[in-house]
Amino acid sequence: MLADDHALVRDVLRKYIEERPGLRIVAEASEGRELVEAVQTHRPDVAIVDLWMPGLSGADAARQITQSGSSTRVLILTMHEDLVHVRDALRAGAAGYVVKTAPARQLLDAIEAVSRGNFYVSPSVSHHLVQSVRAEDGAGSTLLSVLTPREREVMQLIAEGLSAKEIATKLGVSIKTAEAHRARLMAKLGVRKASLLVRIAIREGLVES
Amino acid sequence: MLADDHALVRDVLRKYIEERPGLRIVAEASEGRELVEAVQTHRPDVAIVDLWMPGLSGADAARQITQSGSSTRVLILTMHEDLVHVRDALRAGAAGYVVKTAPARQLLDAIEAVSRGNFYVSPSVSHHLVQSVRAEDGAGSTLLSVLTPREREVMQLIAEGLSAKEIATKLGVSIKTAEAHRARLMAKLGVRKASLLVRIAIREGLVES
DNA sequence: AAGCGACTAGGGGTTTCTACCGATCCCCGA
DNA sequence: TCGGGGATCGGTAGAAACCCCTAGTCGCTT
Repeated sequence: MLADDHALVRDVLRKYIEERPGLRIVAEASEGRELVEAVQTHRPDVAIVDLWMPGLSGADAARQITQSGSSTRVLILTMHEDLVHVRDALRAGAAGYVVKTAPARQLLDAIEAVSRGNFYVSPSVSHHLVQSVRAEDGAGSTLLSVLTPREREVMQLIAEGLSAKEIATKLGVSIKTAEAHRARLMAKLGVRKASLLVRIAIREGLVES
Repeated sequence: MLADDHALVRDVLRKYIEERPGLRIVAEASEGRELVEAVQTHRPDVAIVDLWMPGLSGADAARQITQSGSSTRVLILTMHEDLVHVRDALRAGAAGYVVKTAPARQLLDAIEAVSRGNFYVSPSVSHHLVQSVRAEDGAGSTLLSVLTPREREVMQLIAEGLSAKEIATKLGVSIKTAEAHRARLMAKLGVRKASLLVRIAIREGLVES
């Protein structure tokens, strides 16, 4: 299945993928939560997921999918080449990571690889990945790592300009819960205004500027 | 011809477009200057250009192409739905503007339109365009120019996380005045939440992320 | 002189945010 | 088994944001 908030991209990707014998798109999603639901109902072999999606980031979506015990393999397709995103995605359980600067052929290779149970990372980023693993000694964590997945989710929605009520509706919880998440994550980040969260979210790559 | 820094996107777009009889991709570019050169050597009817390109932005490239007297029509294809980018692109001489959230079919419509000498803008953004023209007074270039100096000042302070009261104190005016400025600039920008102002301010370079 | 736009200021209203307090449920690790 | 933390809700209440209105002064243009 395909998950990307850009319908146009989904359309052309679907055409491209379905040209291949043996590959078929069984579902699409334009948004994180939609993706998680679709995975449960359609049970695709592979989910091609854009890292940047409104509401729920691709990495958090990947986390939910893999932790739900689903057999669906998550293949991240994104424009972000920096290893922060790569590491987040892989740590969240993604089986593949393909950057959009790569030739399209690579996407097919990646689909092939992850559907067989292997892992695939675009050569251009795997190079950085090796260096980062080598340079690391355990400490490596972003500011956002102190947040729970749910809090990151809420933070992303706040940064997108949604109110507590809108977040509650989107997540299917009560307003008080959304407010509780917001209050906790703001306390953790030492911030007293939602508008400052936006800047942090942009700086951390949680949303686009 | 196609210009996008993501090879994968170019690949699938080319496949999609070349499926149509009568459409053929004669050249590709992954970067702004490459695009400008390729237009001069290949003289395509239409250049599909991503707004986001290293080196030379799509809008600047469009400006160079149209001002060089070339007959090539520039069709912007981008993820940016905000009118800032739309206005920049159109002012730079682009004949079309299609957002990636639109269905792929729309790209073909746009190619058809601009190759006939017409203009095409995705319905979802043309809506904003009308509002902006209404709020505008003619001279304006960037988004910030529709704002008065005082409004820009207030906007910057909002983006830095100050409340209306703090802004009032800093500027030496009453809270009501600060609120009035804020309300007017938000109306001009078509924004209903201060948190969204932060993103615009960062994007426009008014504050740092 | 008249009109317009920017800047200033205020009244009065609803909604949302922010910060407290409390609670239950469930999962996971010690 | 017992704790702890995460997620879920509820109440209260002040602060701030947001909305709609009027209105004065100033400077510039028509």
